[in-house]
Amino acid sequence: MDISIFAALAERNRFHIVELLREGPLTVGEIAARTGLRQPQASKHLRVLSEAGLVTAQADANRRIYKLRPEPFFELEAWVESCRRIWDDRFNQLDDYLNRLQSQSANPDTKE
Amino acid sequence: MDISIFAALAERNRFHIVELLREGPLTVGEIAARTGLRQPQASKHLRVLSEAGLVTAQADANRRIYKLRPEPFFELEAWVESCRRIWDDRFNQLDDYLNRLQSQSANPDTKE
DNA sequence: AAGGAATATTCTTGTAAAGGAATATTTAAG
DNA sequence: CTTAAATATTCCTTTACAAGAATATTCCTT
Repeated sequence: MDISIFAALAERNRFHIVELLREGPLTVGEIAARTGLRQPQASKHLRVLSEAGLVTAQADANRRIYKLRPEPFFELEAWVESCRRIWDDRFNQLDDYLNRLQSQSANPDTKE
Repeated sequence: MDISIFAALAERNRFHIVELLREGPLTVGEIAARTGLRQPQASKHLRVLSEAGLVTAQADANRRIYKLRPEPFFELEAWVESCRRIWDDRFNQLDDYLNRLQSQSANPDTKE
């Protein structure tokens, strides 16, 4: 799991950009307008999103049309689904762990 | 979608802690040992995870046993699944967008 | 060729966050 | 009551990042 997607989405404006792009490709100008960002900041955030692999740009003369790349979302989906174990099996119960703690007290050589 | 989960997971060591906790609850000491962090840093990262709602602690005498909270993962799963539209319908194709751009050139009053 | 529109980049500054070191707190044990 | 173990907190320093302002780049139009 490449965690750079988390850093990319952790910023308010970038998350907003991603939400906008879910409805379809957009130019930098439109992204700036809809997010209320100034154009340079929009470009900078798009650069971060691009370096994290979340978006790609296609040139159209003067403009750059940005759209989402599916792959990182696939990867994230796979990861979060693999987390399902957290709540539906018994691994998150404390009983097990308390028992393990007990055994460790009995065999303290397992420490470090 | 509360994006604080992204900030919490964006940090290398915190992501590692979450991965460890997927296998079951752990004490601070064990988390520090397995991640290679010093105890105070482990506590600090656990505090961030706790404030983001990703973990909870249960006191056991001297120790604090941390475990994952399922809810934020549910929320993340729901969000990422709602992103599926990105790649399986036609909204991400450029054709539409280029057409829209054309109409805007014809009706420039739609700008701002 | 000149001017303008759309976008990207650079530089600076303010701020938040991470690590290190030291210390405080809580609890069990004697 | 004193000590030690486990954990949390504080203070300090360094670093990363986001916004603002200014400027550079690219491409169309005339």
